[in-house]
Amino acid sequence: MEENKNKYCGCLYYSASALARQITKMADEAFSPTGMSPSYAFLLMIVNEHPGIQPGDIAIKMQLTPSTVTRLIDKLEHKGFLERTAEGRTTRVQPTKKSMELQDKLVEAWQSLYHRYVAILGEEDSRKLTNMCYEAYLKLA
Amino acid sequence: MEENKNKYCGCLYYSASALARQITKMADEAFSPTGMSPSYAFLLMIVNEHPGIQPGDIAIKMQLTPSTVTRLIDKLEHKGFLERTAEGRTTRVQPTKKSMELQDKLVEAWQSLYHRYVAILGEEDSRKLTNMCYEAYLKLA
DNA sequence: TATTATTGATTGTACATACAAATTAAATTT
DNA sequence: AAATTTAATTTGTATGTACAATCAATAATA
Repeated sequence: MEENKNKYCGCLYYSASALARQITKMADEAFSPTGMSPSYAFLLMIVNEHPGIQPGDIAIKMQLTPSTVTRLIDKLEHKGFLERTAEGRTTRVQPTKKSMELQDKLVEAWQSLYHRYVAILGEEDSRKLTNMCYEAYLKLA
Repeated sequence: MEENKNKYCGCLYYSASALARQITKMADEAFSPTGMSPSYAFLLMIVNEHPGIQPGDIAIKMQLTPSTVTRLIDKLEHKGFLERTAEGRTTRVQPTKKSMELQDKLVEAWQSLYHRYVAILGEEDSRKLTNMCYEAYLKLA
């Protein structure tokens, strides 16, 4: 084993990616009691709160590509959490009973994720970091 | 189209992932003149600078899983940029001439990535954000 | 009204990444 | 020295994400 210091951590691509992988892992764990991985959980929460929302709007809310959202909806529909109804060229996505019954658990898991990282990073630093990431994202997008 | 404000941007998982996807896209563009995507480029730079380095140490430097590093090396070896030599239970990774000839271009692309995001975020903010991401990563890991 | 352009959504395909299991080799213990 | 444990790496498999191309429906224009 050699020294593990490296000169790459001064690169935003490098640091931001590492952080994202780490927090994703944490989110996976936090959401695992719901049987959902984080992206699916977020999508479900959004649809539960906005029944009839269109895929394109979900994509905007989630900051994901429409094609990605299609894939997520595909799987959730197949598992019986969502239903699509075609309306001209647009699509409306509706939650099923199964999905709405899961809502509380989803929100709970989301909160548990929050508590986990706040316990490690501190409330103030978490808030600051989250904001900076989001602001930077907006500027770069 | 509905309002695109959302309540999720206060979540670190959400913001950090969004940022990572964005900066990754930027990195893809910056490295594209080298014919490499960023991960491969970083790996190559590391091997060029540390000929004979072991996969496990690359994983540490890159903050990636050993299995991921194996996959990256596989492809780079197949394309003739690297060579593996088995040494007991360890493996040594050597750059080929082809890889070393690419080094300048890789470094150049890396710098161009830096300039790109600094142009948008500013030097000071970039530095701060990068540090905060890295610090948070270390704490969460 | 017929043609063209735009928009929303989906599909084919590809990539980066990881986990868990398997393999191999070295180190430790008995 | 044989048996067991540990360590380094690789494989099988799965996931999340995106790009480019396509399809379908509406809007704009000639």
